Amino acid sequence: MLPGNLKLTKQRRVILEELKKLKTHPSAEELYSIVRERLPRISLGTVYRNLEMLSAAGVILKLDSAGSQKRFDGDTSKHYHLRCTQCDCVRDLDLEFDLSEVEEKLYPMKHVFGFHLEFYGLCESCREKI
Amino acid sequence: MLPGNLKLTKQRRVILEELKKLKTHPSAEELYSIVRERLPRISLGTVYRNLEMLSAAGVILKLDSAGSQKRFDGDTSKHYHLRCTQCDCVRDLDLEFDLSEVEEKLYPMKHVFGFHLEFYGLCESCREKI
DNA sequence: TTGGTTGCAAAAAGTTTGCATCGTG
DNA sequence: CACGATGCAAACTTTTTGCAACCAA
Repeated sequence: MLPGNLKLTKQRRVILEELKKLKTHPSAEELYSIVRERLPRISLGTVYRNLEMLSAAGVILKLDSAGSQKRFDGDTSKHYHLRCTQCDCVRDLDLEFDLSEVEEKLYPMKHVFGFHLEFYGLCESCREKI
Repeated sequence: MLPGNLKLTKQRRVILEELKKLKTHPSAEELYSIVRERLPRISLGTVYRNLEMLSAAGVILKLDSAGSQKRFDGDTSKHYHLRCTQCDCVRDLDLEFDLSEVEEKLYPMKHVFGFHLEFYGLCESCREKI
């Protein structure tokens, strides 16, 4: 079910369920306020601990992108992100890039494991407001 | 000299000079302790304010990754960065990529302004320690 | 002279941690 | 029943801000 010694507590299950429902790549605080509707007694620390453990285990994605807060993504499949320079939200960006050229130059260097690519611009709702 | 309404105070000048000397992409705290050797009475707030203003004006670069400390680069020419997964330092990465393919797909989308690319792996001193 | 800048200190924002208790496997 | 997980609160790290005095242009 879950990797390692991770137990499936009801807090962990709800955190995972709600994160996977969302397409908004929420911060820990945002997810906390959503999860609290189902588990009013859950603590913010539990949300932080779970997001950290689940991303370390590869079950979810931690977005190490610009901005003041860490964000998390329940979708671990390969896709790109757009960070809105107006409202600071992060949304999926539907683009198909062939980055194999980048990866080919990376492989010979054993000390480089990978890369983060993030696009920036305006999200859909901020575009509509202008 | 400096863009906009930015005045060249001695604090600002020393911050810029020391940042441009360094190839280590220091955090505000690190640069603060370096600048303090020349200006013992400078405050940390001044360093933060200047780094923020200078990067907003495009004079320096802000390397901003959620969760860890912001880092700054006095070199605004086009180059890539490697973030060390061991010690969290950031160093220049000497690589030549042709990312024009990425840029060509970006131009038609008026709501996407650009992208950040950051590599991760082990820095030189962490490689030696293993 | 005047509007941007500084030092100081307090506060904000985001995240981590210690500990007693709880509950999953 | 053992050991991982939780709730709570306090602590911690990094960054921002209010304000009176200061100084570059």
